[in-house]
Amino acid sequence: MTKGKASSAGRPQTRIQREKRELILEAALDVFSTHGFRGATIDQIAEAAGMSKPNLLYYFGRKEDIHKALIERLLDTWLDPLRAINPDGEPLPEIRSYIRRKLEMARDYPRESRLFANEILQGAPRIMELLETELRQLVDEKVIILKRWMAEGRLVRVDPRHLLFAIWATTQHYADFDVQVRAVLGSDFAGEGRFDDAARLLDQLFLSGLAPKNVKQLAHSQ
Amino acid sequence: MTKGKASSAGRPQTRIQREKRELILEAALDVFSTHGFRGATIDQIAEAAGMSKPNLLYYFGRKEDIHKALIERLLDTWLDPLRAINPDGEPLPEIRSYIRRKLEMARDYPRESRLFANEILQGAPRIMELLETELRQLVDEKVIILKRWMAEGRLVRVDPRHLLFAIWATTQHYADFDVQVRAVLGSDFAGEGRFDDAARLLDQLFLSGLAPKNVKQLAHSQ
DNA sequence: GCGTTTTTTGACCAGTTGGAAAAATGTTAA
DNA sequence: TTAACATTTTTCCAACTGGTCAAAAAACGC
Repeated sequence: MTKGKASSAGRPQTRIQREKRELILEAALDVFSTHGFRGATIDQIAEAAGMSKPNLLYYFGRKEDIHKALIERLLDTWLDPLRAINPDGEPLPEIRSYIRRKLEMARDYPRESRLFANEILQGAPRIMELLETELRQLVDEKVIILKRWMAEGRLVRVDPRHLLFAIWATTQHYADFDVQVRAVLGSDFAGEGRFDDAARLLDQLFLSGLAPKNVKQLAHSQ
Repeated sequence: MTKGKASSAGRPQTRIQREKRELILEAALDVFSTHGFRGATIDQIAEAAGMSKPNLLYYFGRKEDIHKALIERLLDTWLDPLRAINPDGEPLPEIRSYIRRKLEMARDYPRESRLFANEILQGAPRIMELLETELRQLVDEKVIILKRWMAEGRLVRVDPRHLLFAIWATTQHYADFDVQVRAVLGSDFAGEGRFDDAARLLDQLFLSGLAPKNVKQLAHSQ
């Protein structure tokens, strides 16, 4: 019994299994994030991972299993910044650091961002359910906090969900549309400075866009 | 000579050629925009266009030709809203209507937006050059205008290029990440109302984020 | 060191894919 | 009407794809 395959099922996982599976996921992230699910081939991933296709398939029975493993891990860390919004904090600093964290993720994990973007673009066939449950639930939760802040007059009244969309869009843009950003900024501007510039702009945009007009916020530091 | 193929080369184009090529492009837009270039198959496109694969290949010799034709046409209309920014207009209203137009394009031409997003995500292998010339040039042009407005104190000082990124990101998000937006808003909210809500939020965000602080819009004459 | 289990490999397969060739059918202008 | 041209269909193919399988090679527990 237990077909022996080094897959998810109960078996304890050997050292090699852990290492090789990690290696494969790393390689697959590269490939899936730039070609999408259908556009990526097992051969490509295997080559990127430095092993033969059958060997790769020994660890992940099907192409879809690799993708699923990646997406599941991704979504978890991807939502961490949103989870970290503190209901008891000050609205503007909380939003400010949320934007910061999202921007850092775009800078430090662009492949994950693109993997996600690819999946969504293609209609999210493999994660629709997660979006409708986990994501939506978390958003609903945070929306309550945002609404409270607005009711308390500590945040200007805006549609909280669309506010989140705007934050997601602007920050992830620097990962997903990286080549366009680079093309527009020009190769001379190619350093990582664009993330600092982006942070500055987004601060101005969101913080002065969200500060209540009557109550002058402390805001601007640095 | 002139291998006879109904391709781009000089030949005058018959009625059927015009119609069929249009039909193919329409079908291909559907397929490419949801599967990306590699993920789309000629068979799929042919079926969507209601013809056989060899018949389709009579009109477009290679898969890439279809894609190229789509992208080229797209990029042109895609940049129209940016072109329409009037150097002699009032800064805030100009930006406001730019955002409006971009949002309308996301609403009315989501497939085009996704086609573009797909291409960029995958590293823009087929349009990199256009980005570095046409797009960059147009952006540079508009950046000059924005900078002048800022120098005149009619617009708050921000990085103009990143401002454009923010506008692109937030508006296109509603086309590219449509399924996520729907999932978060819930199916009950499924009408087109989300675009109005988005427009409201983006107005608040960008307009109060960009209005100069000292010079109150209407009140004082300068 | 040795038997068992895990890992890797090489050969293979059936289905799909992009595309070519040629024959068959339509269309049209003189 | 008919010859010239445009369009469509049929047939085919070579390369690639996801995936299997049995046997060889390592690694491991003792």
